[in-house]
Amino acid sequence: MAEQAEGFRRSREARRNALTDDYVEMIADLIATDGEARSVDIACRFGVTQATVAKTILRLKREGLVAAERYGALHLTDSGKAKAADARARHQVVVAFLKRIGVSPDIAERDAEGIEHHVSEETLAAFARLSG
Amino acid sequence: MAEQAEGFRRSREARRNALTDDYVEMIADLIATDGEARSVDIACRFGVTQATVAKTILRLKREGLVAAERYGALHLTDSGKAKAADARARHQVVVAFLKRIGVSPDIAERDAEGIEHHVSEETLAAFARLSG
DNA sequence: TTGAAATGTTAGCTATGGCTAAGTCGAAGA
DNA sequence: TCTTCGACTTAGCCATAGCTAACATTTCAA
Repeated sequence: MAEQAEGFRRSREARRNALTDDYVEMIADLIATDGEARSVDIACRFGVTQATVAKTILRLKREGLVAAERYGALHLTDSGKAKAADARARHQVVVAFLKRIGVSPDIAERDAEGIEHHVSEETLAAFARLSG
Repeated sequence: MAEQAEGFRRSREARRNALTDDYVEMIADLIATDGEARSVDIACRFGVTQATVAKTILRLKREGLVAAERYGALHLTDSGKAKAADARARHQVVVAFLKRIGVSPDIAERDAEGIEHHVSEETLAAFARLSG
């Protein structure tokens, strides 16, 4: 049953990475729309406190995805940008696919938020192929 | 942006419940195939230590999903059984759908493991409808 | 029947991700 | 200029989910 354990290991891994992906995606989005990413906006959009955001940002800095000076706006490093772009692409493929099979736009958006972190390349390719 | 925060809140909730669903599903599966569910088998199949399983089982007992005597096999309460049945049904719908759109069986199985916890009723219905 | 192996439990460590409360900084208005 | 208010940080709490190590119990075979 080592292969089954491997499947669950992957699933746990995906769960761990989901928040990281959400953060870099959010930061990229804020920079694109507002010109800069501030902790307070991230906290507001995620529905958590600024303290929680601060703690997570510390981890992302440690992992080399985010850079910022004290009290300054947040920036993505190159690897952070790459991760954000990848996350965004996956997200859009999943949303497009769900809409294509008849899921209503808001539900598609919401479900994609969870699903995008768990689709393999193969499944993502199938989604992309079938949405046009 | 309260609605966006709500989406993320749901996603966090799903992440929290994913492990619970995995456990009850696994316990039901072990009972169905082996006649009983033992911690050691759960640990092996999930690829974690027995100590980790013990701790999670404590939580599931607290939540009224699992029952067991000390050193005895694990049982599901009625609500545990209901949860397991629901999880299993979702799982099968997702797997069938993924296979249907051309994803290979083992990848379908693996991706479903992550995806099943994040599909809304609406999306699940679309999956079911499209797999025949 | 008894002792070793398998299984289960417990204690205690780490890291994460929530929270509140309190303190620090910076920018904008009186 | 100075003060105040919004934004950021830090400390410290809780629960979860992993781990190892040590201990308890059960089971099975010699």
